Amino acid sequence: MVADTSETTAGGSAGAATCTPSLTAAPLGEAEAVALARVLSALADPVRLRLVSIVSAAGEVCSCDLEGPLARSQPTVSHHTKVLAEAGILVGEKRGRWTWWRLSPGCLADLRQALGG
Amino acid sequence: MVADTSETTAGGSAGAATCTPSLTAAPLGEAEAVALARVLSALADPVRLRLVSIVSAAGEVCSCDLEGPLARSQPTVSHHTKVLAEAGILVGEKRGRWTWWRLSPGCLADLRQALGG
DNA sequence: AGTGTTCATCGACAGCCGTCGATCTCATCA
DNA sequence: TGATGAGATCGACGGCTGTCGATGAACACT
Repeated sequence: MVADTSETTAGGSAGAATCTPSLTAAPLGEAEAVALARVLSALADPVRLRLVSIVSAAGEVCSCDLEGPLARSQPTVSHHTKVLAEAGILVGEKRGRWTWWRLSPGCLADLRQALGG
Repeated sequence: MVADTSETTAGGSAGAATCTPSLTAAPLGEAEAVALARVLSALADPVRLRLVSIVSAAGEVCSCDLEGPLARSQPTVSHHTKVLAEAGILVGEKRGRWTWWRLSPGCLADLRQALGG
């Protein structure tokens, strides 16, 4: 139901989550904390961390090339890519029959900054 | 059952978790992913994020001064500080009747580096 | 000793999350 | 048009997690 031409990014509200709140500066408002927690939750899973590292190392990865290295079923891999995309960490692009995933540019940098960079 | 003189840090195995694995470099081994996920899970909660930001801003905070700002019961606050301490993010020191919490030095920096810094 | 305070632990409950098999959608190719 | 194949969705199950009230342990002060 995401219904777009080809870009499968953030569902619509989590993309700008990592923009500017700093953990170590001010006491951090409740809304900012919820937004930051959403992104961190997406990364707080061993399978998704390895997924992100694989995508990061390869630059671009097809979904079908993730099941093997992650040792997870196709529905599970699809679930994890969806979670990461909704958190604004991954960007998916459908090319023909395959979906290619790459890192959302600047997202990890924003996250590092939010963590007190 | 932590049973030590006064330092309530990592339970014993999570402290060195954030040391050197880089998300964006190599494909990230399974053990490293589990260790990183453990730290991220500790931070992936709005209440704990606000807790950390409060401690960070104040430098040092007593447990009893957290219930109010966090709007959580005393057992819940105690639970969260324990989770953060076991993840190596907070360090607790008992002084008299109070427990004072401060950030584990270098922990957030290590985390930022693990995230591709 | 007795009392009050600070914090940790326990037990319970509701809700969320990772996982997979089965199924559905849709693009490609014969 | 029909067959094939990639990937998204559904439904279910077990396990983990945030929360709180009640209780317990340790300390300070009288």
